[in-house]
Amino acid sequence: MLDIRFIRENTEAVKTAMKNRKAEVDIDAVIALDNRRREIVAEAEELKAERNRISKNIGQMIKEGKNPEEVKTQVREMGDKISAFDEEQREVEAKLKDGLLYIPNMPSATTPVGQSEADNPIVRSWGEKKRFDFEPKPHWDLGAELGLFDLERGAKLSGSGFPLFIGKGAKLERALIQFMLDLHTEEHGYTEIAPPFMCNAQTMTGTGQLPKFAEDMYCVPLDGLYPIPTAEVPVTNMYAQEILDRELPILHTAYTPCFRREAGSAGKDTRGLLRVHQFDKVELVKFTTPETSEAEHEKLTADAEKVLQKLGLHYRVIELCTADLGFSASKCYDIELWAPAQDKWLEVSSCSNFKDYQARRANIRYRNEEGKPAFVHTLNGSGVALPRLVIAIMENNQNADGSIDIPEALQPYMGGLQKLEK
RNA sequence: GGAGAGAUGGUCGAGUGGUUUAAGGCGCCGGUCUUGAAAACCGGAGAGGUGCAAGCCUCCGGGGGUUCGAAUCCCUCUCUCUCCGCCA
Repeated sequence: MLDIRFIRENTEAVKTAMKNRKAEVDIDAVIALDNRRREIVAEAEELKAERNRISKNIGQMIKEGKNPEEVKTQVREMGDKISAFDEEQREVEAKLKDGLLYIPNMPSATTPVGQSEADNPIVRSWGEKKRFDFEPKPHWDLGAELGLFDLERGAKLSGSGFPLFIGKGAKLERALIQFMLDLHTEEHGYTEIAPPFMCNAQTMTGTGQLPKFAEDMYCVPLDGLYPIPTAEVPVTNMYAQEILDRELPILHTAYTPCFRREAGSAGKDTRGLLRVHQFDKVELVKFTTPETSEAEHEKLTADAEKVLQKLGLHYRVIELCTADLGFSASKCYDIELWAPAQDKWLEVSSCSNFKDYQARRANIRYRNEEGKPAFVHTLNGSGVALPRLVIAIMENNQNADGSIDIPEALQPYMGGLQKLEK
């Protein structure tokens, strides 16, 4: 959420930012609501101050044995006026809040302005494309042949997009999760969190999933709960409504399954594990001061990259331009893995700096150097998401005989196994 | 699922309709004293909104009601704790 005062004082900058984002929001309508709100507040407060004064006098009159009935009637009439103001104030504030919840974050000053994802600049790349002296097979063929997963049976249980892993395939999931959690906790200084996998509407609003993106999520209406689309949701909101007394930055990592309806992407990347409704992910979340968030964003991205370097996978980092930036993000790097059989780059991580946008929605504060409460900056990134990581490992490490080499760093987590084979 | 108890500031905790302008303790910050510290003593300090400011308004778990006036009385919801039942 943007600060209404910021919008009021920087109206043209906000409008330009929204245009660069290609976001259709009515900034003038929000400002008009704010103006009305302030008018109401001024009038209502004047009345309330007078009522408080007179009510005190009534107590005094009773003590002195005077009859207060005439004054009571007068104050009762004031009370009716105040009630009317209060009611209108509630209505206007609800509309204003709702309007603000639909306005995306301001892109950072360094975010490139662009028209589409084609304008996302490549920041850097690591490793190089592997050469094959045979035609590399797609992961869905390899997985079926080696018995690592059974997508048909997953679909039987839940529908397409709910993968079912078997044997060494299931163990590979578990090994990758543990490998990444160990890396981030032992070498990068994150504290591991095991959060709830379902959250309520308020929590979903705090990080920006609600109200605008309700159709992207699953929902359990009977209990008002949503299966989380990412660990970002519970881990960021764990400090909602709090003033943090702790030293910043706070670094958390969490493994969770993620549930996404993928509405609007029907028919796109449907084969194999490319785009699924349920997947595993290890997430990185940071809470920082405004002074350090940009540096922490670079470090967080590097922490995610480290996973891929240790696994020896060719990747590149791109920066999202204004047109492609996520709703709540101010600045974002995507990390993409090369998948040879797809002949494509696959996104495995989005590392975002949200500045104080989520903190304002979720009301997460710290005490600044003056001891005054101020909003923290929140950041997060996948460290990393599993399905496409598994795709890259399978397709890059395949051999002519259909076996797959397990990356050295992962072997201890696979009980010393070096190869996936029949 | 049933029965009961509770929710007050950073924390503990007092407060049954009008000097509550939320006492007091602990913790925190500043000062005096001290070589320095501790102790003692003195002082300071909540959050949000509005306003150029002085100030004013709101906030005692959330919401609603009674009243001239609510932390206090009534209704309702949420959460926590205790006991019982069921259960991996």
